[in-house]
Amino acid sequence: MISGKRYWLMKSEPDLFSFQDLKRRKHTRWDGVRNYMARNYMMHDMKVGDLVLFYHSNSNPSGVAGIARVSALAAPDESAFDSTSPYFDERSTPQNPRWFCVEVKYEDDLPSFVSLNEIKKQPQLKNMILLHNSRLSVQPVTATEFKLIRELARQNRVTSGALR
DNA sequence: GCCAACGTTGGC
DNA sequence: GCCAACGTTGGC
Repeated sequence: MISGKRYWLMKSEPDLFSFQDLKRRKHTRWDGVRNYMARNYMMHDMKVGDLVLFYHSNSNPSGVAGIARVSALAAPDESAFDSTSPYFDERSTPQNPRWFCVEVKYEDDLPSFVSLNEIKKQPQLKNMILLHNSRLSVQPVTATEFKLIRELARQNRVTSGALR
C-alpha cells in the first residue's frame, strides 16, 4: 500500500479513447490494462476521489490532456472475459479474475494541453515516473507534480493569449 | 515505421 | 529460478 498518494497519471491512446471521449461519456471503466504493476495500483491503491492526469500517449504531441477523478474502486475487468474483445485473456475468469480496473469520470478541462516536451523541460518534474518508465500506463504522481502540471497548463494559456 | 526499453513467457 | 526469446509500448 502506498499512503498519502492521491494523484495519478493514466495513459490512453487518443485514437482509441481520448479525454474528449471521456468528457462526452462522463465516465468509463479503465479496462484493458494488462500490466501487473499498473493493475496493482488500481487494485490496491486507487481510492474514490483520487485525481488523475489523463495522458494522451502514442500521439502527436503526447501529453496531459485533462483532469479525471476515480469514481469507483477496482472491480474485475470484464473485457478479459469477452472472447471478442482485443483485451480477452483466457487465463482470467469470473471465478478467478486476473485483471481489475477502476472507474474514472470526467473532472475538469485543463486551460491548455501540457506536452511531454514541456514536462521534460521542468527541473521540478524530472523525477516523474513518466520520464523514467515509459511503459507504465497507470502511475502515481506527487501532489507537487500534479499542481505544477496544472500551473503549466495555466501559463500556456496566458502565453499563447499574449502572443495573439 | 523504426526501434529502444522493458515486461512476460517458457524451456531448462 | 535463471535468462533468452519474444511481444508490446510509446517516443520520435
